[in-house]
Amino acid sequence: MGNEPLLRFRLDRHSGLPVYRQLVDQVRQALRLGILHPGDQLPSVRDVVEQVAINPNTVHRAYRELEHQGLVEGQAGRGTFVRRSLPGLTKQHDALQRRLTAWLASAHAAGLDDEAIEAMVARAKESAEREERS
Amino acid sequence: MGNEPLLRFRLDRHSGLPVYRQLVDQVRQALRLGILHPGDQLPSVRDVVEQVAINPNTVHRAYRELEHQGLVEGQAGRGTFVRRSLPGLTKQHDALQRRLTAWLASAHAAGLDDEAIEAMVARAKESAEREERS
DNA sequence: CCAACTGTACTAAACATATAGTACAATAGG
DNA sequence: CCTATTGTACTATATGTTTAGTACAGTTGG
Repeated sequence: MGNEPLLRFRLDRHSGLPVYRQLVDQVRQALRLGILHPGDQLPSVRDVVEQVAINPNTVHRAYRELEHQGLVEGQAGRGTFVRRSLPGLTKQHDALQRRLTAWLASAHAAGLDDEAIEAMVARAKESAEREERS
Repeated sequence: MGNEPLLRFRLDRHSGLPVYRQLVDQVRQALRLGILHPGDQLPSVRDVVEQVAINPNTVHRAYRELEHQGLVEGQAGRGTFVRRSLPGLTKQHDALQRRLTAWLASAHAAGLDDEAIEAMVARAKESAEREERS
């Protein structure tokens, strides 16, 4: 059946991050953001292969890693399903999400590119760390 | 001489990013943030080795990559020096930096951990992309 | 039962990354 | 000139990542 997948993977070939790691991260993010819930089915190994043009072994490695973390469970013949969720973002955090999105829009409007924004985020995190040590 | 280095590298062993890539990124960030300027000297290969306990070859690879990008120049017997800068953050962007730092503080106060914050940033970026395509 | 789907297992090879160890050449300071 | 510093070059090795290819076993729907 032409069932729409809950999750679409996107690879960044320039990020330097291993592919299997990008897949793991994106599933964890989907759990955080409430896109995936316990019982939901992940895209099949072969679907992912078609979608992002990588080797089945790499997808399997990512799913195996997620299984090892207790987040999903693979069932031969059926698919891979979410087992538990992660401390997620509730409606209480909607305001935060909106503020951040607004900030990003301002940054783009100011002509900052992705790397410049990354630099700002990194600096902000450092400031936060310094704050915590006092 | 006990000269303080302009730049201190910090490695994240769990990030999945190759070490040499982390070094490259941090130098580029320092250029963006105005921490490094043309003519400035990078920490010597052997200094970095002592600081973060990695192999000299790895440091050299990072510096070679930066040289290939035209950002620095290695001079045998003297050191490695910044050649040009990158489109940086001027005082016009101070307001943006402050807003972001404030946002991060709010997020921490709301009990969000690093991964949850990463998820929020990722979602915000996706929203921004969707916006651009209209 | 059969066909089509699922996850899983395995070997082999290629490539990327990081290490260890040694050595050499250029520069600066005494 | 001598010495300590710098970047650079090279081989070899280990580990991690990805690919190719083949095969098998469980599940579902007709």
